[in-house]
Amino acid sequence: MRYSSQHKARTHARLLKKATEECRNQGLQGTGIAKLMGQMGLTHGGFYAHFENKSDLVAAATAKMFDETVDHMRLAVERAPKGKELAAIVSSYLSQQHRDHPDQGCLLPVLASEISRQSQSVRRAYTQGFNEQIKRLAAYMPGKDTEQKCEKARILLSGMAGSMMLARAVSDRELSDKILAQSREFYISAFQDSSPNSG
Amino acid sequence: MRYSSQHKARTHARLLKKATEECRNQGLQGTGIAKLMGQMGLTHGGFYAHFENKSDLVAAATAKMFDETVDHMRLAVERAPKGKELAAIVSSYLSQQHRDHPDQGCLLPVLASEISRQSQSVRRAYTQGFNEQIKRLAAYMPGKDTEQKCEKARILLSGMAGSMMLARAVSDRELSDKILAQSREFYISAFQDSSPNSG
DNA sequence: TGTACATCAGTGAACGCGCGTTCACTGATGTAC
DNA sequence: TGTACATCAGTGAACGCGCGTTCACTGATGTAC
Repeated sequence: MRYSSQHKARTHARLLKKATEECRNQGLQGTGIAKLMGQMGLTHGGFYAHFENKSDLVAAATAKMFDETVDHMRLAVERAPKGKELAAIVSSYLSQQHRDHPDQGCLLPVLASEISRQSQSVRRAYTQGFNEQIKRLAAYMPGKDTEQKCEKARILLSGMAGSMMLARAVSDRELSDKILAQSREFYISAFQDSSPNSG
Repeated sequence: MRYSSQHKARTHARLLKKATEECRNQGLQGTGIAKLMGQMGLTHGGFYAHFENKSDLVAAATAKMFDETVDHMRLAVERAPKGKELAAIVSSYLSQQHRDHPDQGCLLPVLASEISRQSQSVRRAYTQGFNEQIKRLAAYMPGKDTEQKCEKARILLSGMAGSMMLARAVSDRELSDKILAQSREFYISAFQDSSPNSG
């Protein structure tokens, strides 16, 4: 049948959104096209009206997931009192909310070695998204120039990703909570702005 | 045919060893029984003389991988000058050698969300191995009691795992080297023993 | 306004493929006599 | 020492299943006249 002019764009957007959730819940390999379409009330064949193939979808989903993480970071910053932006980012990243909802969270603690087995286009989207996230995070890091801020941003982000990964992996809820709380405290105090040019 | 009395045990050990390498290279889902057996010059059917099923193999491989990491840690400590044990552990973990040989390295930067989709027995092996690794690492951490040392060990290990994950993920070799070097420096100085009871 | 036709998102059967698992079988060698 | 039999690690065809992908088809609606 023929649908309204915006119909395809809407379905495309819904599909991409579902894919980002599914990728973060099940991994890239664990995300299946038939299941994805089924969850939308469609059949698998229709998928190829929206994406060239699975890799095309995964690349688009990867880019979107990084965008969402950057948005979350921006939101945390906007809600934070002046001078507490970095602490707000760390607290929001290492929150129970983030741990319990990987489908809406950062991509980094979800993929590990899986990314190295993906197509060039997916890896490109990953690298670009990661660099973008670092650039945004760097704005709130101490340091005397952009490069130094970026270095620290990379250490912080990779550290938080590792902590989140573990907080999600351990089955003991209490231990998981402790990992989050102690990491929060550690990273906030480790990256507090103690440089002379901070006002 | 009938083999010598040690034959089965040797094959079992070879299979387990190959499995640990394959799991770290390809992930748990990406490790296939037929491929594994093929690499040993055997056919897939024979697998079930050695393990009940794939999950049984993965659980055994998980335990072994953690053991190996603990061994690596011990080796790094033995080679280190007195008082430099922690620095040696960090340097060895965040080395190019470790980055370039995931098949012989720590399990943590390899699995991420994948572990949560595994069977109870695999998750149990994972949790146990992780706790063991933390306990060993804690011996070299500053802190006034075991619990405090363990807390710091968890933060350090998860941070290093995150850094390694990223160093492996980025395609730019120079950036990867920088991530390793800067993380090394950061974690060594962050966890240097500055407590009064350090002698 | 009414009719004929074009469009194209979505359908669902079919494809080849690799997966984990099962099972009847093999055959060199250990063991019993 | 020689013979008959038991053992059991490994073989390979077969199983059901889910995967990504293809493709002839559908049919409500937009468009042309």
